[in-house]
Amino acid sequence: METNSWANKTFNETKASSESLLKELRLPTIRRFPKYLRVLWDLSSLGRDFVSSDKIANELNIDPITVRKDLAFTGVIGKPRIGYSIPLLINGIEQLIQSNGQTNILLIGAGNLGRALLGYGGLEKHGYNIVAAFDSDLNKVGTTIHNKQVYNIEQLTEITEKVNIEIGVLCIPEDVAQKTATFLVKAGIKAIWNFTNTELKVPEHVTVLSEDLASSLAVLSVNMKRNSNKKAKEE
Amino acid sequence: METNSWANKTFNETKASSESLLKELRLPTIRRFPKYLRVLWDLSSLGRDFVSSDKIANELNIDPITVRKDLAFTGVIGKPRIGYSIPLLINGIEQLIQSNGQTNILLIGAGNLGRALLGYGGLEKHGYNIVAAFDSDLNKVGTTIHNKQVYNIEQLTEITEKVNIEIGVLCIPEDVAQKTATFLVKAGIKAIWNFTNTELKVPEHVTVLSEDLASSLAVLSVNMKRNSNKKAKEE
DNA sequence: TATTTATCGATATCAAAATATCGATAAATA
DNA sequence: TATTTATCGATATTTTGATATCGATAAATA
Ligand SMILES: NC(=O)c1ccc[n+]([C@@H]2O[C@H](COP(=O)([O-])OP(=O)(O)OC[C@H]3O[C@@H](n4cnc5c(N)ncnc54)[C@H](O)[C@@H]3O)[C@@H](O)[C@H]2O)c1
Ligand SMILES: NC(=O)c1ccc[n+]([C@@H]2O[C@H](COP(=O)([O-])OP(=O)(O)OC[C@H]3O[C@@H](n4cnc5c(N)ncnc54)[C@H](O)[C@@H]3O)[C@@H](O)[C@H]2O)c1
Repeated sequence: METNSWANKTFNETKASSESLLKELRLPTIRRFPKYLRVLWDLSSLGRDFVSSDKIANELNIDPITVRKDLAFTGVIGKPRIGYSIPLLINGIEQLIQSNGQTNILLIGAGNLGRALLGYGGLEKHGYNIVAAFDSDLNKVGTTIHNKQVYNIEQLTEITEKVNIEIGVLCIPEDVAQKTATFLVKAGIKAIWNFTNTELKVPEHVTVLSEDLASSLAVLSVNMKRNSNKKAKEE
Repeated sequence: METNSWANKTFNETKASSESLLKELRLPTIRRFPKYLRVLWDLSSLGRDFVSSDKIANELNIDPITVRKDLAFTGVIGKPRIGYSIPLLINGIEQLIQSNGQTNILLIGAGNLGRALLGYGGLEKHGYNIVAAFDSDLNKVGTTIHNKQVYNIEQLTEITEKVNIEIGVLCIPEDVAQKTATFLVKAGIKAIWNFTNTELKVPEHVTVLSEDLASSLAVLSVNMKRNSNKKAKEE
């Protein structure tokens, strides 16, 4: 066995196995990666070069063991008493969770929610770029919202033919959700970020992720009840 | 042992133990409850009285065993070959996840996201009522957005003194998030629904739930990558 | 230079969640 | 009325995720 077990993996080895690492990644880990990134960005902008798992864990209120296990997927080797190289971690995480550099998005439905997302800077920071918006309402077509052009939904394929689009965001009424999803699939979109409360039926090669604010509120409600029960018992 | 093991629990027994049931509820189960509700509401509006776990599972693309286990928490007893009573299930789930009938919410920050939430009907359906909005921008104060009045943040306690408010929604810039959260806690709010990417520090008796769109996008990205890897291998 | 200590990472344990198995049952059907 | 069958719910198994333990190590300190 190797005597120096600490740094016996080369950078190339870890890169080579990136596909299998991707397979091993678990959902909770993936969810935490953007949180790590935000902490790392902050520290980096403060001029720091290294960070310990304890520091990250404290910032995010999670267990340092969890942090170390998650970070292991990046292939970055931490140093005792020093921690991890911040730039390497940032790079490693971005490699794992980003499709490739910048991801192009089309937004369908420039209504209440759509407008909010068009104005949300948080997506760009993480490498997502909303290329354009689409709406069926002719009053909206031709206008600009937060510097993004609103097109007629019929013009969508014109754009997907020119620009490589990966994700379509559905911010439209429920009753047209399935129809529109099918249309997006035909236009060659690879993934759908679904804000409607419809269970979409799409071919296997298309990835769907649905948001559900009601689920969040349910969790909040139950936690709140538990908290007040606890409080009541203490008194 | 009882011979008729099928319906040997009375309604009152299940009600009496509701507090301990609450304790046993797991997060994934809570998350699924609103989804069950939507399916049940739909079926109910179609005039149906009973539904099987298989039917619900199919609608939501989950396992029927999971559905049965989740529904067991409501105390509703299903009948072989018939399924569960839809009205009883609706009632049972609502009992478990709602604080008490209607939950009052205050929204802080009537910007892009705040406006969208003010116009979102989905919350009311699930028993949540946004009572009013608050903003520091005097141009917004005094206006009405989606029939909700926008107040100056300083007027917040006036309202919390009159109406029982349980939840505050934070849709404000990050740099004022902690300050505002602390203010909400002082005003007696029990829970914070946090849309900023700040880890809030609040007293133990206050419940926080944070949304993170970047986490969702990370999951979407990774799933998309996996899907295309899979596709590539098949070819 | 020797010792101390913060930190990592491997391995082990514990807890939670998903999935499988199967007998019980009551409605439907023969 | 007897048989078949859809469905439930209890229990068991497997998988996943969180947490604990601890030796290895290299920087800091004595
Ligand atoms: N508003 C929120 O905060 C919020 C939050 C979570 C989820 N949602 C969900 O997002 C969806 C949109 O909500 P909203 O509040 O923005 O509604 P909205 O009515 O304000 O916006 C819907 C937009 O979609 C457009 N549209 C309708 N049919 C279309 C079609 N076939 N093709 C393209 N565009 C079309 C409309 O013209 C409109 O501009 C809904 O399904 C809602 O449940 C909204
Ligand atoms: N826009 C989105 O789709 C979106 C999505 C997810 C999360 N978020 C987060 O939600 C928050 C708000 O985003 P936004 O896009 O709506 O920003 P925004 O700038 O459009 O809105 C912020 C609003 O908060 C008000 N405000 C500022 N300081 C305040 C204070 N001290 N008290 C009360 N009100 C105050 C501002 O006047 C403004 O109206 C941000 O933290 C953002 O990261 C936004």
